Amino acid sequence: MTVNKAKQLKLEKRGWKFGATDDFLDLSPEELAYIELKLALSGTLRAKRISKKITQVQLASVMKSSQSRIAKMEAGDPAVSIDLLVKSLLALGVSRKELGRSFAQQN
Amino acid sequence: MTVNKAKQLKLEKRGWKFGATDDFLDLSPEELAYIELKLALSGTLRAKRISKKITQVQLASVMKSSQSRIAKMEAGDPAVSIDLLVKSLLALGVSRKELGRSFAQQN
DNA sequence: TGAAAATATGTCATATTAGACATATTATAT
DNA sequence: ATATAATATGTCTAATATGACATATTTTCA
Repeated sequence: MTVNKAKQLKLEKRGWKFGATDDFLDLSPEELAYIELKLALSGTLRAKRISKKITQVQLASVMKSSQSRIAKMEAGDPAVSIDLLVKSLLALGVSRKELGRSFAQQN
Repeated sequence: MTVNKAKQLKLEKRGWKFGATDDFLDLSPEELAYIELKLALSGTLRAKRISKKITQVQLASVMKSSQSRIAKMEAGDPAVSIDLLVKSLLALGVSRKELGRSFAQQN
């Protein structure tokens, strides 16, 4: 099994859907970058929330969202928009600069 | 007229809606950061597209979107998601690193 | 251990964003 | 000036993301 196949399986576990072919052959570099971007943001979100010692319920409350949405974001659920991830990070007090770093960050 | 009021009027012209109060008093710093972020991305999008000498129709075609969507993105229309802006930039070949810079960029 | 808190997962109706299309407006080139 | 290409604006229906809720699972800690 290739590295890419392993990565694909990990994403599929999170709910991402791909074609039947191996190695992301059906996934363009842009599509892959987009997915990785979301995962980077979701990782940053969890890290930031934990570091602030805030529960998902508390974060949901300040954002006027719901605990389940926060959980889905942090789980890297494909049905969560970058918009909501960004709003969450801003709600946690992340600066534009930090946000930019999170965007650029590779995984 | 304050600087902020001027900024508000500019945003309202683009279709953003605010309350009746002056000076973004009804706009939290996070909300403002979110809007500015989108505008930064929309500016980067137009700049990148122009620099690539591609028309909106051409970009729409490679992205399987529509010319009107591209126009709205570049106009900073509030009814356009960050997701679509990001997808557009990636379609133009912008790297994660560049994307991060665009995110961090102040205006 | 086991109760309580936190997080994860699934589903639903409502809201928001999507591409498509028509058409208006503006820029470009001859 | 005017034809033509490019961009802007408005509005539809379909697709997707949303918060809310119920409930399952996992983590924490006495």
